Amino acid sequence: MKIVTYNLNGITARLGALLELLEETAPDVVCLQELKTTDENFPAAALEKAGYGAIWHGQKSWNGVAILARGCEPVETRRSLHGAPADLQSRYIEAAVGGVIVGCLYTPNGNPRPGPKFSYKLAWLERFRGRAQSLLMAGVPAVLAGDYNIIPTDLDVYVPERWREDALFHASVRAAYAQLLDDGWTDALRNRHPDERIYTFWKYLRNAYARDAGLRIDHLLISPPLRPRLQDAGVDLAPGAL
DNA sequence: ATGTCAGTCAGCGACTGA
Repeated sequence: MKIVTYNLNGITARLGALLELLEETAPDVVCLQELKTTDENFPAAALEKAGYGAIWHGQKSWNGVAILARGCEPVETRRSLHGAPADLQSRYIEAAVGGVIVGCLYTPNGNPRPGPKFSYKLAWLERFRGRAQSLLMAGVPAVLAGDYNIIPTDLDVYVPERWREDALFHASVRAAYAQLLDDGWTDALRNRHPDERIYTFWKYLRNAYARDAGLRIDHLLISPPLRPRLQDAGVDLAPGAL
């Protein structure tokens, strides 16, 4: 089973790239973040035509998450994290697909730090950990895939010194990530590639992509029952590059 | 600090979030 996570920064602007990715790599499951569109405007018909069933939780202008499944409909199990009814930001959706629970997440960026946005990020991560622990307790095969907005270690950023105070790399968010691993989750990419510099995101600025000045902030965490089934993990550098 | 996108809308170019 091939599971992909993709922050597409606007599904309207990136639909062509997404369809290309589906066509070229034929993933079984796709977790999407930053749809930046309302539920009504989600391009379900185009995805169905490409052979994918979908569930989604949109939001006007910002955020928004979706799960696609090749040749079937994802069976929704959650469309938000519990514990904060006033939180209207669309950042978590979860479904059963082919016997695996798939959680698709978009952790708040948290900048500027300190401030209310950073506090929200920490609180959100606590609620997320609660859901993650429930899945571990249930003993089910599960993957939590998405844009964590967390740089886990120095190996995951081109110049660690420059990012120490940033909301993506601050000690408290790194601790939150480490806690998930302590709980029993496995970082799929690091499990397969323990020592390589592998990035998932590059700023648009100053030619960062060409200089490979990147960050590893998108992750797939798998539960213990899935671990023996993990074959490989990697980054598709660009749609069409494969 | 820098500088680049995708989105919005008293809307055609400024802003905001990332």
